[in-house]
Amino acid sequence: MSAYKDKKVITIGIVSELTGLSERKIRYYEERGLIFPDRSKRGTRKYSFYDVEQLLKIADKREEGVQTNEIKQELLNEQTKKDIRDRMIRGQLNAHFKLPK
Amino acid sequence: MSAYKDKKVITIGIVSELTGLSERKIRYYEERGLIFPDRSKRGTRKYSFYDVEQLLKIADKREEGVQTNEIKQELLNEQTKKDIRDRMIRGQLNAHFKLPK
DNA sequence: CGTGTAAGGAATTCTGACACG
DNA sequence: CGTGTAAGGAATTCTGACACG
Repeated sequence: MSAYKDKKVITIGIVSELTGLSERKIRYYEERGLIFPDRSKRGTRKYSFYDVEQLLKIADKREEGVQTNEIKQELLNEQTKKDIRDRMIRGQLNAHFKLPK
Repeated sequence: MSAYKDKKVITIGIVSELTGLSERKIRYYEERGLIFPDRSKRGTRKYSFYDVEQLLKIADKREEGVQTNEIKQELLNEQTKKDIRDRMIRGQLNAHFKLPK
């Protein structure tokens, strides 16, 4: 929705400040496939506000003792639900407007 | 309006990429009072998406040959107009709801 | 006036590894 | 498994200055 939210422009140091998580943790969650920062030309990680929010969720789950593996699944499930919602809405629109092809 | 837009989280290197302006120019426009980045603990500049948009406007004006001095005035005028609009709206609301003191 | 550049230092980020458990 | 830390290098950012004009 918001263009700003998804733009990957925040460096890891600032993400660390925003989330209260150590850089080590942030890098580890990436290694485990929970978040997907972009890389600048010379390889420094760049995060979006969306990523920051995901990290906050992850931090909550971790505090509850949930393992990264399970958190990954939960995040994937959320995404799947959203994808399905999107597809249904698109289907409705297509049916309504009877787009050619 | 958008919380993301005004959060100062972008480092100068990324602002440079986003705007196409050299870091030198970006620092100079700050020196001239056209933009106001925050500073991290150890002094590195942090910009918001709003700042990035201001810089884009400034770049356009500069290409037209407008001096930083005049651009500063124009930006101040814009801000003044917005402030007045805000105050009028607030005045209307206050009159309407007759808030006590 | 506005911008480039070289200069030196300080802070940031990166990766791979060892540690503990 | 998840996270801390020391290690060394590479890239970033900062300031004040000189240059041109």
